Amino acid sequence: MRYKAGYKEEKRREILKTSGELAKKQGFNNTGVDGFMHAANMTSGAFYSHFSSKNDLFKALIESEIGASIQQWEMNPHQDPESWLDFEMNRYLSLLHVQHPEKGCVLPSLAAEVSRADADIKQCFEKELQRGYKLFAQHAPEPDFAWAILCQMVGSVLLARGVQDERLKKDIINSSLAMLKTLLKNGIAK
Amino acid sequence: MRYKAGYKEEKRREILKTSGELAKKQGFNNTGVDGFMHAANMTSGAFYSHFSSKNDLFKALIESEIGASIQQWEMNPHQDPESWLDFEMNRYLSLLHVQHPEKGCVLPSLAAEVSRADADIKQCFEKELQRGYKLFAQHAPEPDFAWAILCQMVGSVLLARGVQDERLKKDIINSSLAMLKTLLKNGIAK
DNA sequence: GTCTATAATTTGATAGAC
DNA sequence: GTCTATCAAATTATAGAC
Repeated sequence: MRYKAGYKEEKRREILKTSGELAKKQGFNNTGVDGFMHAANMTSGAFYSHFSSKNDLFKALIESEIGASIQQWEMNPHQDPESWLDFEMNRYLSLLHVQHPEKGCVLPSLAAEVSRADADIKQCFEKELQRGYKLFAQHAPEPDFAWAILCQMVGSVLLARGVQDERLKKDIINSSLAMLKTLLKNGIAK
Repeated sequence: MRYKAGYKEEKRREILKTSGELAKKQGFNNTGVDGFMHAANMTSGAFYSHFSSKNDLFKALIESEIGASIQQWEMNPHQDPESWLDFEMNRYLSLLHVQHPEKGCVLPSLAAEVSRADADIKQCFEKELQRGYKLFAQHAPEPDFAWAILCQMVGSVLLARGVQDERLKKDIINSSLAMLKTLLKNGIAK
């Protein structure tokens, strides 16, 4: 055997990482197998020894990318729910996140493509998204609004990325930040 | 002249309408010129007598689609801000909207593709989006949160479309509806 | 104004050498 | 496991007939 054990797994993770960045930046469907492999310093022929099809890569990408977001959320240093959420909101609703899709959350970038993908991929997306939701429901001060808060963050980054003016990008994310903070400060008296 | 005056403009609007539905349903980049023209009962050769390029169609599509959403918002029958917003939230955050992207708002469907498009298209998107924002800022009870409310609605439909389970789709949009209504009921005491 | 035909690329995927 | 070479299909766009 000319390659070490574990080499293939390592290479696969490498492809997933560079492909994830590329897909978030320029879209999954807009990027060819050639493009993904080029980003991993390989040629397209080698692709199919790691994935059975381009669709297979998409599924693996959704899984690993949402997994990466969840890992970040799990490393949130704060204990009390208020501070925990405040930390995540500020990280997510930032100009840095808006301007660097390749390093950010997969949801604003690829959720629309997931909604058009086959049942297998949507299933995978749903499973991983539920994991993320549970983390928010456990740590956020108001579990009933965990989905709403996630939606708010995702939608804000999505729209802010679509506009050109930097001032407007800031206005959009700051409006969302202000609304979420107002909601939480008021104690969410239903 | 074998064709009536105004025939071309009419045909162009027809192409925009069917192309808009198709693009919202299956993505703009995923659809070929052939596909768009087939939906309008024409062949791809005729496309270029209406648009200079596929990119030109995208720009026209963004303009007409956001314009169509704004028209809907302008036809909201309610006068007082509270009822006006309540009406729009219920329309937007509905299972019907989640399940029929081809008939719905363009933002959850195509905003990610806009964020990857050229400056010309983003400019057009920004201009139209600002018009929509102003309508919300004028009619919604809290202008400072107009962007936040738009982001909330867009993000909710986006994520709800990505998951498979209908119960979960409902949970997502209902969480957002509940959060927005709580916020407004509490008088938005900042 | 729309058609058919076609040019030039790009795409997802396979085969075989090393 | 990765490479080069290659294929069949699909893509954007143009040309010329009606």
